[in-house]
Amino acid sequence: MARKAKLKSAAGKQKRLSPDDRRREFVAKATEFFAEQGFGGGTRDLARRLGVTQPLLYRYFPSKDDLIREVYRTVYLEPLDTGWEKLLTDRSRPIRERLREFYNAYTNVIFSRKWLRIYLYSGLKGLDINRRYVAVVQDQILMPIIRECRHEAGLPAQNKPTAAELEMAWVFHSGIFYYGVRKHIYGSSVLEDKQQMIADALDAYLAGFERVFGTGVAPRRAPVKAVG
Amino acid sequence: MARKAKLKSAAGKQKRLSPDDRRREFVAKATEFFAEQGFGGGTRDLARRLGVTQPLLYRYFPSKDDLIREVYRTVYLEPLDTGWEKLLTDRSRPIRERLREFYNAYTNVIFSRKWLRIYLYSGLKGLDINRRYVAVVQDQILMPIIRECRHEAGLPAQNKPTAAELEMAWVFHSGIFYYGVRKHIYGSSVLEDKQQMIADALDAYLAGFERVFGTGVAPRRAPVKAVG
DNA sequence: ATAATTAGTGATCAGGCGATAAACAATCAT
DNA sequence: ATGATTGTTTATCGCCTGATCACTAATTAT
Repeated sequence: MARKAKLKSAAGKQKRLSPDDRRREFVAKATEFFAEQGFGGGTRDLARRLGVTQPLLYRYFPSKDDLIREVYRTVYLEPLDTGWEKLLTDRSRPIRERLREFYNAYTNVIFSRKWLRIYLYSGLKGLDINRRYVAVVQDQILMPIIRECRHEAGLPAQNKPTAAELEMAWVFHSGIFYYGVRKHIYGSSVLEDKQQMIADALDAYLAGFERVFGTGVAPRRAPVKAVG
Repeated sequence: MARKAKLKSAAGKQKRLSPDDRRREFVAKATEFFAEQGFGGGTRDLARRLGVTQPLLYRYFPSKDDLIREVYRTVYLEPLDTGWEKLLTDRSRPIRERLREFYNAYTNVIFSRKWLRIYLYSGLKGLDINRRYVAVVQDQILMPIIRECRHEAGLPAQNKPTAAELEMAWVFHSGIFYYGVRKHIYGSSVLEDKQQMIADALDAYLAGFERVFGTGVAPRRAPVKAVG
């Protein structure tokens, strides 16, 4: 219903937005609201923030849960289809440069109080959408990275990375991710220069990959003695 | 009031626990409850879980908030006074071994669904206790680690690590931390062998520290070009 | 045994919650 | 201009929440 965008009163002072735009506006502000308050935040407070009365929300969304679902949808899907895999696998450029550029771009998208809080809340709820996002990160980011690292290290190409390779990529990725959490959620004072943080973390990861999985004669994987 | 432990009916079937023990039992079960439900969980549900009626909670705790505070207190303080700093700075043992042992012990404490969820919830609330915990991690764990790494790399000892050193330690630490989050909260399938994950992450960190901050003639800190 | 004290319960209150229905206001089609 | 349609508000419902009070049951002290 009401699908076509009505170009009415394009120049006049618009008191009313088009229904779709209004809806989008509600979702956007609801996202900010729930990011701060958590999804336990009340519909009355949300409506006050929107400058409308509470029952109006129920003309645009059948229930609070539906509104919340829409918030998830937009927050999660917005930043996802950006063709990052291509950037990562462009072997005409050095791997360090590709990875730096990727993580700078990626963190530009997810390092916001809003995004990170919604993400953490949904994770604590155990939502499917969160699991799916984690799977996307693993398949479209970490696995390509590992493939490139194997290539770089002169290791034979394999479709499936080993569990240990995957884990090390996760630790690296999570370390960068948590920089955002510390900055935007905990309010910690972090290294101001995000690019340097990424570059250093990357150097450690690449050095670690080489040392742990690489072909060099130098100390490969050190034996893991049971300690403690 | 009622401070002295009453050794009554030591052998008999005890229907009632001592007040202090009962209180502790309440806090313990409330911790599990809030860890799952979040702190929005209702006092009635909690009471049902405890096998008592809801008003009884208010005999032991003035308000729900007080109970929650006590939950935080026990969860945060329990694992903290374990003299980890000494373990980290014992230079009679190789640094790899010390760090492995430390992180195995540390993760044994914090890698539980209960602890991690309470931690994340309190972080989202922006609670002071969370900030204090972060400060403790930085002062009593990361800074000693950096000091040891500087020593190991033959760098001059400094009281204060640089911001970049600190950041790299945080990224490494957070990466390990997030292994627990992925396993116990997201329910992801992680590398089963926690010790190997720690050992590999450690190798990467140590290699990265050497490469980025070390004294070697080999490529030190690569220049960070602005990308993207 | 009896009185005093403590532990626990049932009933209930005021307030906030999500959601609904009916009335009013603004816009659109004709 | 008029009627239909859509957007918004006022008033309200039933339910659940944290918290309180008066009361009963169990324990302790004398």
